[in-house]
Amino acid sequence: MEFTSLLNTSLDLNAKPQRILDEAPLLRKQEVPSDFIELGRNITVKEERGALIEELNRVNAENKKLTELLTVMCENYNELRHRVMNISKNSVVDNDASRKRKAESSNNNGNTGGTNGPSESSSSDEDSCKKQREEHIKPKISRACVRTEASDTSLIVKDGYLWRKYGQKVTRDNPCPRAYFKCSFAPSCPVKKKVQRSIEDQSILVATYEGEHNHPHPSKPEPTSGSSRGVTLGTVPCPTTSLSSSAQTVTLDVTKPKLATDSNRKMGTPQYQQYLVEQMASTLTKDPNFKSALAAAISGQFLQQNTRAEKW
DNA sequence: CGCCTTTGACCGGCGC
DNA sequence: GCGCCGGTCAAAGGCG
Repeated sequence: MEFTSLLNTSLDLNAKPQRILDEAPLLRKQEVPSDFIELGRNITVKEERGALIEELNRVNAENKKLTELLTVMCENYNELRHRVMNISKNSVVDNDASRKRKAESSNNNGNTGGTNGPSESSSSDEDSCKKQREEHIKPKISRACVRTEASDTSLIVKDGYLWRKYGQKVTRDNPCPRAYFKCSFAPSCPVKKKVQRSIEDQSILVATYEGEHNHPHPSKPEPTSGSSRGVTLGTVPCPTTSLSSSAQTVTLDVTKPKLATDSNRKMGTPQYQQYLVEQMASTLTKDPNFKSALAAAISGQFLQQNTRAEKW
């Protein structure tokens, strides 16, 4: 993101009006001349005041417009982001499906050369049924992106469940190792989790969940009989990492877990909602993609305004 | 002692 | 058939 690094995208929409407001008392001091004989000067001050008020109103209107624009841009950004996610999800599903189809077609080729010649049509129907069944059986996959401290080298994603690490591997596409976890809260729970640092931003942990938990969410740390060392039990109330929808991608900032655990533990309280809003805002502002999109949109707006001004 | 992490070995799928 | 790669296993060692 060279663009964002070169461009300061931090917005200070209120800076100018605020400055004018700050200057206003000074102007008011000026507008009451100690010497009333200086009438001409008084008139010019009044004119100046009127002009400034007009300017203030204009800037306020502009500020309001920009705020609305920013809101619209944020909404558009979120919508676009959702669309991109959906597209990428679909492509992943398509790839999986094509892989399965390939594998199954090779199996079919092997089979048709063998014994089940006469029942070919029925078997293909069975295959389609099997495929449908397999699609239903196919474990739900969801993703969660968790922002951690850059210094934190552990691949632990605190999502409230109990995980046991059973492997670690360095994959080709990412120099950071990928850790494999199994849900150990319930012995029969089939859920697996892969955790790997994002190749773009290594402070972000990408957790991929496969399957669904067949036990209730351990919202509070269970008192374990043995040692609880290395247990990735989280205390962050984290509804966004639930597995209710497949291929869900969520980004959380858990660099300040203290705030989440202490003062905002009760979900649904205004404090908790406020905390969630703050989390979303901070996550959005930290997102380089959002910054670049915002910068591009704003520069586009400025260019438009400049061209309009040039026309005038 | 029990449970955990670590890590090298192993396995199966896939492409060439 | 071979090599690559992702995923899993299991032995070894650590910790409370």
